[in-house]
Amino acid sequence: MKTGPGAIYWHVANKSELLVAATDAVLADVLAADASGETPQDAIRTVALGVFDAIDAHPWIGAQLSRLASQSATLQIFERIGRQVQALGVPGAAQFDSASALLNYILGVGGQNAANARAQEPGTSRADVLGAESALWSRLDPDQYPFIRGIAGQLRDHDDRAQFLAGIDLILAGIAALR
Amino acid sequence: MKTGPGAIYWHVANKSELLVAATDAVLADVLAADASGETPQDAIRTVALGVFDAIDAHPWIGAQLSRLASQSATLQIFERIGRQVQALGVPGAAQFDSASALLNYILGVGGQNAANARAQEPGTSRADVLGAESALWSRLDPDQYPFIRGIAGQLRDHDDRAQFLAGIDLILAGIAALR
DNA sequence: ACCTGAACACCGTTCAAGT
DNA sequence: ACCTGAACACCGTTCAAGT
Repeated sequence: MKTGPGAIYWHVANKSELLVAATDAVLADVLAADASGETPQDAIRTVALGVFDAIDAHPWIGAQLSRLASQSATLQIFERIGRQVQALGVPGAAQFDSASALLNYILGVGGQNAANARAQEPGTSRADVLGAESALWSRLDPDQYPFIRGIAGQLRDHDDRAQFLAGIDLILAGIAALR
Repeated sequence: MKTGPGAIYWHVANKSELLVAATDAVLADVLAADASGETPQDAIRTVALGVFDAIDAHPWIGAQLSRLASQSATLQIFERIGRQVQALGVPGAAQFDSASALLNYILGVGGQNAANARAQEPGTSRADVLGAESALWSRLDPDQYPFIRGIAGQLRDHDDRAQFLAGIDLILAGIAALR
């Protein structure tokens, strides 16, 4: 298949519209899974990891998801999270804040992963990046950066996905605690 | 003052390096405030809001902060949060996850605010955007989007900064609960 | 109705020439 | 040592002409 660069402009108004459509298509799978058998917490973890994995596979999605307004995928994710927050018994006034915190965290991590993927030159693996960063951290001034130096070792075999989930669990624990 | 476009390239290697330097300069103020009189929770809230406000004033910072590796401002923010997490008595293994969750949330919201600011055409106020979004939300299909329709009204006089802080408080509550 | 491909605008970057 | 400004590369978009 081969066309001129102008051909797509018959079908979409601009690149952004194209990305919105492509993002919705990719996330349709994630959103297709039904949550009926799960606890609210597990349902939230499932959507969160689904979005995380989708961005991992297609980093350009990460940059795209921030536009709540135009992006129907984001609306659907927010709706799903919101319902689970309701199911957790969070009182009315706090539901919006709780669902937003979860959505912001999910999209925020996604956006950063996307930025990292963009910044990474081709041929570098995640392990390379972590190794380099870990080396950098352990060379920091111990007086200025005691905390970061202390965790530099943990960075080398670090699991991004597990840490993402740990953050979700912290927010869920916070929701449970404040209820 | 007037120069040719090539003049800056004597001083910096590329645009990214320029943005890193500018970001560090802007955040120097935020990081200058000392946290000695505050509780760990308040110290975390102070840094978080400082970063939030800095991005609000200079949206381009938001897009910049994701690069943990090269950005010394991000390292300093992470260090400061990490120390407060230690001060909260979080056990060693969980310190990295807790500090990361806070940092990811702060940078994530910042990045999204930056994207929103970029997407917004000049002359539109935040109130305009919220009004439009609120109108859109209240026109959604009640069967598909019951949760979002339910909160559409709350969106019109919505305080981004307060909601950001509510998210920080949820994570702090989660940290306290899991300890 | 849909595609082609030359052309334009915009922006980050280079570089030979200037002071 | 530092600035100038023409020129290049890259990429999103337009549009008159084709089928």
